[in-house]
Amino acid sequence: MQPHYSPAQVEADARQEWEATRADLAVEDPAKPKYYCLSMFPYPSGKLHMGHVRNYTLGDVLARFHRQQGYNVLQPMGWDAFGLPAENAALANGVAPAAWTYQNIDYMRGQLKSLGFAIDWGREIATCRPAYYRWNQWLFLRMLEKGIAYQKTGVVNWDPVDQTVLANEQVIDGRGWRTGAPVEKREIPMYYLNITGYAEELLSDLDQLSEWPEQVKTMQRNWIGKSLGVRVGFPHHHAGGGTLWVFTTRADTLMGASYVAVAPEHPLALFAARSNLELARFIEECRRGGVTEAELATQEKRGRDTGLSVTHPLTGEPLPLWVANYVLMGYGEGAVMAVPAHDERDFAFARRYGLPIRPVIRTSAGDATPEPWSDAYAEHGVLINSGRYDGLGFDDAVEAIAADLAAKGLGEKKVTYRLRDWGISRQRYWGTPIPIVHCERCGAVPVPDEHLPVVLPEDLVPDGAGNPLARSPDFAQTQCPRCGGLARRETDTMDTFVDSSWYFFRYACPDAPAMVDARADYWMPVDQYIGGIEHAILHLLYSRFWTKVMRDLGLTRQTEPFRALLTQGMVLNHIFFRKGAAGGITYYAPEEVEVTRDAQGRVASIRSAADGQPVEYGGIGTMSKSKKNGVDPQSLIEEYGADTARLFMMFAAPPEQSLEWSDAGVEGAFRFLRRLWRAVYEHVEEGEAAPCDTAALSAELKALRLCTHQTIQKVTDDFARRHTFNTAIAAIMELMNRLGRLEERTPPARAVRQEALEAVCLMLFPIVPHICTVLWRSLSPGEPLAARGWPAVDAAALVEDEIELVVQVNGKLRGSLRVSAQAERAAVEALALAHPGVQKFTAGLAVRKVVHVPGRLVNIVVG
RNA sequence: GCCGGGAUGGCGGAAUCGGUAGACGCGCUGGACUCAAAAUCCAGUUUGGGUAACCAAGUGAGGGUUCGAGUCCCUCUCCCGGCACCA
Repeated sequence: MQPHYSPAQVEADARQEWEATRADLAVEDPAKPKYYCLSMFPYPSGKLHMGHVRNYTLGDVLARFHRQQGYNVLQPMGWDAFGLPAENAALANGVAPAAWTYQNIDYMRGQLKSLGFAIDWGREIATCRPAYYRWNQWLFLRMLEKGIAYQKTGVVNWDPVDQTVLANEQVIDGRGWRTGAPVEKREIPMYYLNITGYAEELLSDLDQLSEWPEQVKTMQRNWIGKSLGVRVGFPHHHAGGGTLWVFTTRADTLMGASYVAVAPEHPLALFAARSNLELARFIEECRRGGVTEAELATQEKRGRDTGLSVTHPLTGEPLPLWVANYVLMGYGEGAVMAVPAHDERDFAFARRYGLPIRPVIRTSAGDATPEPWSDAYAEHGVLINSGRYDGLGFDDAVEAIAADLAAKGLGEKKVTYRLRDWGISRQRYWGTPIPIVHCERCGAVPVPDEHLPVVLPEDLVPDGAGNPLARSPDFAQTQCPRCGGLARRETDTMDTFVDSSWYFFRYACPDAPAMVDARADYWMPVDQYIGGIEHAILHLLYSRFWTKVMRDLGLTRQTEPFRALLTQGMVLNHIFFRKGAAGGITYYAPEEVEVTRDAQGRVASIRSAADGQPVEYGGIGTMSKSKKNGVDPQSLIEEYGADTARLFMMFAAPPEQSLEWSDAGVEGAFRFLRRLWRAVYEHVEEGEAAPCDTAALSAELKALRLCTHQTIQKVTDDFARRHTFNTAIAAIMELMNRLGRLEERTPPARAVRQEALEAVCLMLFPIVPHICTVLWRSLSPGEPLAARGWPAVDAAALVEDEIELVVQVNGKLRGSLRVSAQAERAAVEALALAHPGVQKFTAGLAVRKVVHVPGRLVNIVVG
């Protein structure tokens, strides 16, 4: 055995052993319990960053740990290979997205391999390959047949200079990222998936997901946003007459409605604008800006009177009809009834525009609602000023009002969801082509299954001005599958969330001639899913939806894809940027800027290292390609080895916590591995350790054995239940420190040391597999580490004769006692009262109470 | 703006069910080894007072519940994630 730890040699050596034994291969075996351990696949952005290292190390630790516990483990890897960054790279460098993506995949695969993850690489998939995305197309066609997929218009960000649709990310302060031009909202036809049809099931099935973080389930529940309310009709005689429908959860306040507001895109708004120039101008103004909810929610609430009125369904009174920028066309009916007295937003709006405020609920604030707004105004209460409904409480009032509306045909109780249908059309090149052909005669015609996949040409290079597919005759021009006439392909591609909504099925059967085969029944569901908390809603919700659709199409028995979920916190780093003259934004990597500090250590200036000009500080945020603040792990791996990188990452913080990146402490992780190596070296150099009678050990050796088995117990719990690898590592370090203080070289001491070192290697193996694999050969020659499994706790070693108790006076620590584990309660309390450190504080005072928590403390209350 | 989290020494973090705050590691200080340095090892390291024993204060801020609060409740501040076209 080498006397010194050499990571490069050790890691090459260990990997050779794993390859020779095909240790990472996953084979379906009905005789063994299966464990499908999945980390969210990466977008191939170029290089791994520390967030990936964290994610994949967590997955690998759990995969290896479960393999040691006897599970048949599947840990696959692949690439979320379609997406916007490849198009951005094309814009920046003129390289085709396909070539750029494949190159990145090759480099990043090499990085993953160098980290020693136990991945079955035979199952690798890339979503940009036709063999994968043909099934996106195939399932889309099935959804179309079942009415789950359908077409309607949607609102997008439009850059009027580049004449192109922008992603929300590409809109900065309401302007296009490249042109600096103010973006506009534009309505275009798109394909939608009816996820709202599954809203109830997506909501109620959350209750089955006992191994998901409560936090994530709460976010999903709120996102789905089920609400019970009433759909209320306001008759009118405009644009040919009709009824304007709104949804409200506060039908009890209907008698306090003082106006009705519609979205700027609402047909009645457009109708009124035809004869109202001022209104038309306002609606035009509302088109400015982006489409995100955050932007709409924070913008100033503004509106205009249409001059039209609608009829209150119960009183028959005319109510003014307003257009308001805070009403969303895509949510509900695109119209709301406004009750300024009991809704904060309506209150502010009514004050601003001088609209009436009519209190109709008696709240804890009383019967009136004077300025300023108080949250109490929104409380439920007894109805007032509401005619025949006066005196009713919330539930009774809603019932009565809904019944009266129903009698007039102007309302009904209704359940609605905040969740909106999933728009999957993207006006982009690098994605799955939507398998539709547009024919002048036949309309939108689905591509027949036998023509799938509709292959995306890989040689196009986007230039920022629209989708190159639309300008590619080879792709766009085709024949109508129905009439054979000249037709045009749909050139929109699918949202990349489609790709990631079912990739975990495909890993189970990557070469299946169908979307999935029987192997998916063996491996699914994923037993442990690991990924960033940023995916808590969208990706996870879409995957759950997709799985339910696949179930309804008879493709799987699963109703939920992920049994247990571990959401890792973000790895954060500083963000630096500079705004261009036109409003565009350029990011700088932390290593590209120089930060100077004043005498107090405060930041004095930030400048670009390249040109010396100032750069702005954007705070800290997630490591990402687009913000250029990712840290490449490569230099860390090269300098210290993969094991040190993995150990440091797991030791830095518990998985769910976000982590501001710093490499301070990497040295410490490396030093620990070096100490471990030396401890094993010194031990094995003395020859084989013979087993001994553990019942006849000295007190010191018995205490050490106790420590070993307490550590196994704690580490097992930390791995299996808590997933706190940082505390598991700390416990192992403590055991190693303890072992280092044992000087004794007698046969019993050597036996106890052998047992401890073996346990340490087995427990550390999931985290630092290379060094443990190699150390094990010397520690236990002839028996592979894999054959040993996870170390077992010896209950006999855990028995303690004496325990330590803490003594408090009035809750303050005043001393400690060592007592026999069998000591009587009264005897322990007498000892505590007699303790000299305690008597100092009890002298002359009456003991009022003694709180005794057995095995922990005695608290003496005096005074 | 809305939804979900978080805040503990100089730093990363620990304290798992309301019971010893600061485990483990980094950094720093001192010492050993060395011609010297690196590496390694040993000791110390929340703050204030004290040679020390020890005492007091202390977990973002303010209030509360309790024999006892980092942990539970209320109010607030700041930071992170998400908000449907970044993935």
